Amino acid sequence: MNKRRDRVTIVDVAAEAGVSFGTVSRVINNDVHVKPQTRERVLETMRRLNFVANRQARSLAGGRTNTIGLLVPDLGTGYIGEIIRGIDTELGDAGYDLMLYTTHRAATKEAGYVSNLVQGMVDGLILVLPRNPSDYIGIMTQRKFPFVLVDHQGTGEDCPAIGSTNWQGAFNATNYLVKLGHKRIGFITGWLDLGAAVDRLEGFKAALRTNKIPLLPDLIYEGTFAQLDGYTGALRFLDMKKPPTAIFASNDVMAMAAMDAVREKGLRIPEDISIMGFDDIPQASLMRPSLTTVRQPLEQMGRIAAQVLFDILKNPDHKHNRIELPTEIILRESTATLRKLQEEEPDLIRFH
Amino acid sequence: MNKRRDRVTIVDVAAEAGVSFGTVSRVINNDVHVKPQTRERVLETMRRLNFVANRQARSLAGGRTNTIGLLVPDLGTGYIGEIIRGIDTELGDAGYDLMLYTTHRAATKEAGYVSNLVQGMVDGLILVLPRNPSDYIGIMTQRKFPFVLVDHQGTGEDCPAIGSTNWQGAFNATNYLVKLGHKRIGFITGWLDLGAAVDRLEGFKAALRTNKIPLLPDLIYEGTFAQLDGYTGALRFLDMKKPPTAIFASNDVMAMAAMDAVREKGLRIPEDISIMGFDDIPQASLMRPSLTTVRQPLEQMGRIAAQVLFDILKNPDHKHNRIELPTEIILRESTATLRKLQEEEPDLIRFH
DNA sequence: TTGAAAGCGCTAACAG
DNA sequence: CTGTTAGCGCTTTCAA
Repeated sequence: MNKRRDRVTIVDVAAEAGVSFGTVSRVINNDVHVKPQTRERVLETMRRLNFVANRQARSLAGGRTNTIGLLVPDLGTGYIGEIIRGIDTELGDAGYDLMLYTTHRAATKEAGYVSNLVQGMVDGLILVLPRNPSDYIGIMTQRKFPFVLVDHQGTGEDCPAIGSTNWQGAFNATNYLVKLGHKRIGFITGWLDLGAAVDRLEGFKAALRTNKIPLLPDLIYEGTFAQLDGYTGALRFLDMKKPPTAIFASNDVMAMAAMDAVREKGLRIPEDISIMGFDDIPQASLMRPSLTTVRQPLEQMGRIAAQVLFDILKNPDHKHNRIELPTEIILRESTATLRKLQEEEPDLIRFH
Repeated sequence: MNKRRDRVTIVDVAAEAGVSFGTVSRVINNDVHVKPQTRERVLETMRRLNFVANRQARSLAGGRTNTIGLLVPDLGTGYIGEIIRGIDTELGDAGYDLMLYTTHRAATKEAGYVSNLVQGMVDGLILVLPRNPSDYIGIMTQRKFPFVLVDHQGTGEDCPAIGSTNWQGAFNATNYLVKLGHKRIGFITGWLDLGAAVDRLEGFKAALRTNKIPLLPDLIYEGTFAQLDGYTGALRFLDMKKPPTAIFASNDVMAMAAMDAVREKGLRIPEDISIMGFDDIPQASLMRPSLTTVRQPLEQMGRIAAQVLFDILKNPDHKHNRIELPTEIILRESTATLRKLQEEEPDLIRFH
């Protein structure tokens, strides 16, 4: 590797600036114990020599890496992309670099992955939608390693996390559907291992209760947030003798798939059946009819996650709990007032 | 740092296995000079002790960082996400880490950014859709720094790059529209500073020529790949006395926006007007009507970019040129055969 | 086939 | 305020 040849190290800088390399190290780390004049001279030399501190060496020696790790399940839906955008913005402003890891990539040794990172590769970790966070959380809390969870509903542990008001969002959305006149609402759940999915389901149920609408088990389809579930779930509903007049999916991806199913059955949205999503991913506004949905402030969640991490970095002993950002219903074209006919003669509509 | 306490190192493994730590290192690196029996014993010990090699130490000692940098303009459209997915897969398999940089983040000092990375932060760089690559390419080629461009049509320089057959894709797509009977086709270009955009335009023109269809300047709208351009461009076309019967947008995002414009005018897709996109981003198949488009193998482009980078890393002197992956037309619902009526009485259709 | 020794570039005490 | 001295955990010669 001839790289070694032309790489400038703190030793080079020290020699050039006429100081010991220890002093150079201090300058790099913004140590106060450096005469301003000396510091300036060193900085100037670094600039002139085009010096860049070696990451691995720094972390090996036990210092800061100025890098934070981001663990995401994948980059598929744009959902994650929004969150990353927020994180990225904050990190950039703060002068941190971003190391991206998709857990998909190391599915088997996920935990080992984390423990590796925890060993100094990065200064902190942001875990987006962690699948089985209890594995990590143990290690990290124990080692007092800075981390923040994004969009994960605590499994009981009490740790820094950013989420949104899933329960309230689902509650409000359901209420809205009821106000439109819908009484038979089919609900497609997310992956119930995730707290967020459970909360959405509970919000839905609570709203029915509040409105004194009976909860029919047949009108709840258990999905996993995956596209196919939206499709299958919707078909299940539509094949009932008395199908629902509205379908509320636990995320936009499933809602979109549900729309497909509805259309295949020859029904119109929203005239014959209303569709409600959750998340407000970028596509939601682009499709036709555009999707009425519960908006999670994804980008903002990312930003705040980063901010919280910075705060932990600064005050390790400060207590950080879960932060919930408000969700918001975004009215679009996929929902509409229930029509009388629709209520009474579902079959007529079915084959209009 | 009490981390030190419970960390397992090669020294620990060596002690446990009764060998020198040099031997353990050899095992880690799959060095042939280890007696199978010894290797097995060491491996067993590593497993038992839950040993994980320290990345930073390895790279510090080896002069490599085992990290590659990825520079992307943003994470907005899912377009980039697909490419990253491909890159990420390969990197993971090869044991590399991914450092993600969005140029948006440091718009002003883009070039400085790169030169920073080039100095040892990463072993190589993948630049996706670089905006003004000539700035970097100079530095990098000069320093013989490993890099690969993705989806950038050379600005004359001869360097490792992955792209797709933009010209051919546009040519074929146009031909297809012509075969459907369309003779008046509106074309919305991409940002013509990008070679890919130019190639698509040229492919379109060539197809018209081949089919002896006159090229009307009014039927070419100069866009920038941004959503709004699709909308504006389509409106421009639709307001003509004799509007086109098909619109071919240089990317899917613009095509989707064009669909909106078309619908706002009260026209149906594809009955009244056909829409063709380019890229095949994930959304293309999700919208209704689903979008007929020219597929770029984005994920594969990412994979190959990584592979090429690895090859450069291994054989720095090997010559690497641009690789073009084939595009492919994906037939969906947004295009259809031209109807006689549509051809002759555009106004009638306009207000059906 | 294995062991020993010399760093990789930097941080973090510890002296002065 | 600054220099010196140990390592951090591993790869790589160089001997044996």
